[in-house]
Amino acid sequence: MTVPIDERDEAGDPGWDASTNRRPELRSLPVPAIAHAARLPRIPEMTVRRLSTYYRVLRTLEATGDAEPLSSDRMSDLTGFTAAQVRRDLAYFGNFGKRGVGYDIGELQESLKNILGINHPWRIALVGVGNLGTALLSYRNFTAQGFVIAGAFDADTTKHGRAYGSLIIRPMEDLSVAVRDENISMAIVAVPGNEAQTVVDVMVAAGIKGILNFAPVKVRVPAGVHLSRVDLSIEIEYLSYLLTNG
Amino acid sequence: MTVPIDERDEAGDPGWDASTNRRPELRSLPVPAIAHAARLPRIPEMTVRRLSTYYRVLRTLEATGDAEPLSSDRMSDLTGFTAAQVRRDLAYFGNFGKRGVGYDIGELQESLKNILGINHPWRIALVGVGNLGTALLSYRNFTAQGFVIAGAFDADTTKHGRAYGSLIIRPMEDLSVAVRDENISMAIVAVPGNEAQTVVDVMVAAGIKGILNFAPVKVRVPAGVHLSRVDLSIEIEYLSYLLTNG
DNA sequence: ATGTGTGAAACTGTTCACAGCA
DNA sequence: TGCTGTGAACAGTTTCACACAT
Repeated sequence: MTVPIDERDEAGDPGWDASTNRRPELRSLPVPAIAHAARLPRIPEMTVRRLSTYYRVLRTLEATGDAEPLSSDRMSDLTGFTAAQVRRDLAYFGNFGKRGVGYDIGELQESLKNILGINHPWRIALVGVGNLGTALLSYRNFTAQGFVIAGAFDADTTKHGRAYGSLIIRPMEDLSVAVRDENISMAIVAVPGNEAQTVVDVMVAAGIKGILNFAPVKVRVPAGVHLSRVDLSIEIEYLSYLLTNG
Repeated sequence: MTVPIDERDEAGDPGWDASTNRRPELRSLPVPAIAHAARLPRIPEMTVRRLSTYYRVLRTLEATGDAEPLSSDRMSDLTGFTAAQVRRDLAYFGNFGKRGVGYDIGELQESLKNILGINHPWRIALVGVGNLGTALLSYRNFTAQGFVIAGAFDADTTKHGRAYGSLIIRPMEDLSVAVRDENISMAIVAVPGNEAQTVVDVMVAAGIKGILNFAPVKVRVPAGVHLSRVDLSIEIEYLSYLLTNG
């Protein structure tokens, strides 16, 4: 049987990508429902991923009170992407720049925030409070960007009730109710590979629509549920390949 | 100034970052110097990343004593990549399959091991023993695939001497000597963004040729040094985008 | 004079479909 | 017959280069 697309979601999957990205089986996305653009082109996945980087650079620039305006050339220097790429990426979503001038840092930042959907906090459930899960609980960059781990769950009964900061580890059985009552819409899978599919099934049943999977296995989700994957082994093995066949 | 490639290495970068990307600014790679192939095509980065997945699937199949031989269709089911992709990916490196039959699990596994350069253990230096770094110290999948964290370093003097398993956290000043004397050839950056470039510079000076960067910033390395990046913020913001513009 | 936005070209990766070998 | 390996078609992404707005 030939599977034309993988099980990431109804579209394609990176894995890294990573990726990993790529990394990805590159695939385009439906046009976003944002105010700016009455455009209808399909947005390349890599464009969206680069948007995150642009946004972070803008935040840094604003924090350092750096010079306005920002040209695509300057952004190229700051990100390593080409200036043409910067302009093309942004132009997918609207005409944010002024010809002969550049982009307004504050304005562009605001636009990217809306495009990326990070103009409001996201509440996240974390499942699997092992080594990696614990690290994620205190990962500062999540909170800095408006992502809040609002619940921590684990199948291991000996961990239940244990507190990390203001979070208390709860049994898996509580996930569904928590999602409903605590406005949780994303989830992170940080369990061993052999438990990942089971955990994902529970998440999907609970109504989670976006899942970030750290387990080194492919998991299946129904259409309409989005799945991203971070696979550390792929990253390090890719380095191994580069070093071996340099 | 227009930068045609980013600062990942002399070729391109995912970033998956991920890679995004990976994920990536897709770019091809020089052909690997492996025994099998007298081929000379450029190998797509995503092909190499998929190789890791194939390899893991093969390990699992062998462990469960699963049926020989393995067809590209079966591999497609197990990985989510298309059968054509599987065949094309493997064919870059040699003729591993038998027509009308499929691939020998043990043989293919061995070949992939050689291609990926994981036929021998890699010794890795970890810099930054914070939350993420600590989690990586006990990340089982690294050791399972033959990657050994052989040294842990941190700039924080209060952490020096602390032990994690058999590892003792050492000051940054010891990195260079450790790399030379302890056969370390890869390094992981798990420090905050503002320290990342400094740490990378030290690694490069010490002779490290492959770096996995978890800090959410672009860092520069000279040509000949390979750099991969895992950016959790990009991953989760990509999910946010998908959920917002579904 | 400067830097954006964008057609068009170039490039890279994926899919199709089938010849050919076991 | 079954399944690989691959040329050729296709699709998606990046780069070029320049018209146009400021």
